Amino acid sequence: MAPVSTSYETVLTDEQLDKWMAIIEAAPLTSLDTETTSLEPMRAQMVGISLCCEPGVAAYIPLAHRYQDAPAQLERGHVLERMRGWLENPARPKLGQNMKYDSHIFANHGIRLAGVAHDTLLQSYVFESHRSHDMDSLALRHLERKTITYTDVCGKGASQICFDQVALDRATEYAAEDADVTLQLHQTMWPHVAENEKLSYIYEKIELPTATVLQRVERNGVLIDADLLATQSNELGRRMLEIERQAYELAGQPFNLNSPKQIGEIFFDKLKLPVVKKTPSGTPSTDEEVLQKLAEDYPLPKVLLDYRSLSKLKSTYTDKLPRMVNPDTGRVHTNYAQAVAVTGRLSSTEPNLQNIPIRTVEGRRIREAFIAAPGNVIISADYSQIELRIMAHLSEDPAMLRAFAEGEDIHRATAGEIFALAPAEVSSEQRRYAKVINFGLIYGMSAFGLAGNLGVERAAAQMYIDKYFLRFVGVRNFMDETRVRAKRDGYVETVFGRRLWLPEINSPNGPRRQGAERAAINAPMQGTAADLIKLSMIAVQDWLDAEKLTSMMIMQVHDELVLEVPEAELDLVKTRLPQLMAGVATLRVPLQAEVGVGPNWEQAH
DNA sequence: TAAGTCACG
DNA sequence: ACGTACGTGACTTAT
Repeated sequence: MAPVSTSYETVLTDEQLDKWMAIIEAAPLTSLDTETTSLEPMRAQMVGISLCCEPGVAAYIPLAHRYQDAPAQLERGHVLERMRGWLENPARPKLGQNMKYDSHIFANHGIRLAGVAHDTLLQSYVFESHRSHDMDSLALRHLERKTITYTDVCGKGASQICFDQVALDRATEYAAEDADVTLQLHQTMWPHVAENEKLSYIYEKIELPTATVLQRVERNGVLIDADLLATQSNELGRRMLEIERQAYELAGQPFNLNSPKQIGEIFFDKLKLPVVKKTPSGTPSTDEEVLQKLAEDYPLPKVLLDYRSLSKLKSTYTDKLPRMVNPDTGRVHTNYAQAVAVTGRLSSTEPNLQNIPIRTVEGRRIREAFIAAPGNVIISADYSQIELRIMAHLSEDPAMLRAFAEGEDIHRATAGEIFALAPAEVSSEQRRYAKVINFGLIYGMSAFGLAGNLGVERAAAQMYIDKYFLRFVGVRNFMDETRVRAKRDGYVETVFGRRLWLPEINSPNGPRRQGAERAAINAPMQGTAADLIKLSMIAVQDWLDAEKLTSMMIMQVHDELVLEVPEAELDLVKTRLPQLMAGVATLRVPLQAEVGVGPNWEQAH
């Protein structure tokens, strides 16, 4: 439902612009939105700006619409210079939906947007992280208003047009509405956040400042050694060809090694290999676990495993990353999504820099291509055992608290408790078991899952779990209480009060409910870790600015921050970075960050 | 567009 | 008896 009356104005003259400048200069809060040529934040050019200070009354300033017989528009440079003082003034409060994006667009035109007081994307995320946060959904949910969508205006697929081709009257209906709806969404959602002290803290002290830091991290980008990756691609390609040949020979025919369907036909129809497990759709699985199992008795699965690992490295990393280099900056600029992961974590896209290989020797080499510019080094600092420390804090389990307080190896200490040994007497096998158990605890494991991971019988796994909970009663109580809480409230909280909703926690569907219970166990730990590293990012960037250092934050990988640091600042950053990360909060256990330095990301680990 | 698979914390 | 460790994003094939 549209509001009773709207007044949307297309600004085409200096007189109109002057009038709107007077309005936004005086307004306590201005809703701001940009229309652009592309969704790539680092490349998009501004096509228009919309403004709204009062529900139903908005302006669209077209700046670069270029279609046949388009009306004359105010010149973009002229308008931006006219607005620069207001845009860059931190004391003039602005509001938007995903202002990190708009900040990039302004930066693309030399404007440093300041004074972002509110962001409806982040309000929605803090209020209900598990729901959708796009403006069309928010307008339907909170305003019962159906908005004009981008697809309505520009079409989709091959026939989609660029926004600069949209007629001014239609563009105004769409763009002015966006600014208008954003202001109304703020008026509806902000009270939901403001009425709760903890949610306000998450929104104001964590999410809003994090958005500003993220925009800078994204703009900084990371330098890639494209030649090195090309060399690796060539080598991977050669090896894949050889493996392919072997696979055809073993199969007795050529087939597409990338096709699970064709692999299934060869394995289970032609060669009659046993079906180890099935996919959710009921077809026999050929995933890594299955291939490992089959490789014990047959040669082809092993060959396929090798092929898969190389193929992954080549297509997703060594081939792709060089193509993601921005020609203007010579660097790779990821996009951090701040309102996607329900737990409070960030995610990274185009490219995803949070899943660069590390677990295999082969894969690690890709990190050698993440390099520092001449005269700089890469510094990486990661939180040590952050989620287990948070579990110790939340559960107040005496044995866990003591182990961390005394700086013990936590897996060794855990094994000592389970197997009733002094830490020094724990075997490497026992430590490995304890490590798997500790990970399982963070994920809300079952005896079945633990058995699968340890490669033991379910009864044996159950025995380890029983022993664990006998020695760590605090952890057992914490998990029981968490489940009870989740069922009673429908949500659980991080240490800082971020809410993680569990819509299926009381579902009559057993598997779904149990899934929600596991998520409830995991969420406070994963979510608190996310809170902590966001606070770290804010603290580190504040410190770099205050000290006027030229070191740049260039990546965040959940428990790790990566910086590119001039050699002159190396000693200072290397000392201070882990201190800042450890000092962002005082929990019942000490926080610890470990730092590494090198010419590339691999060697900084 | 969905399914399967696999990279990370 | 059921399904079975949390949270992500990208690539490839096949429909």
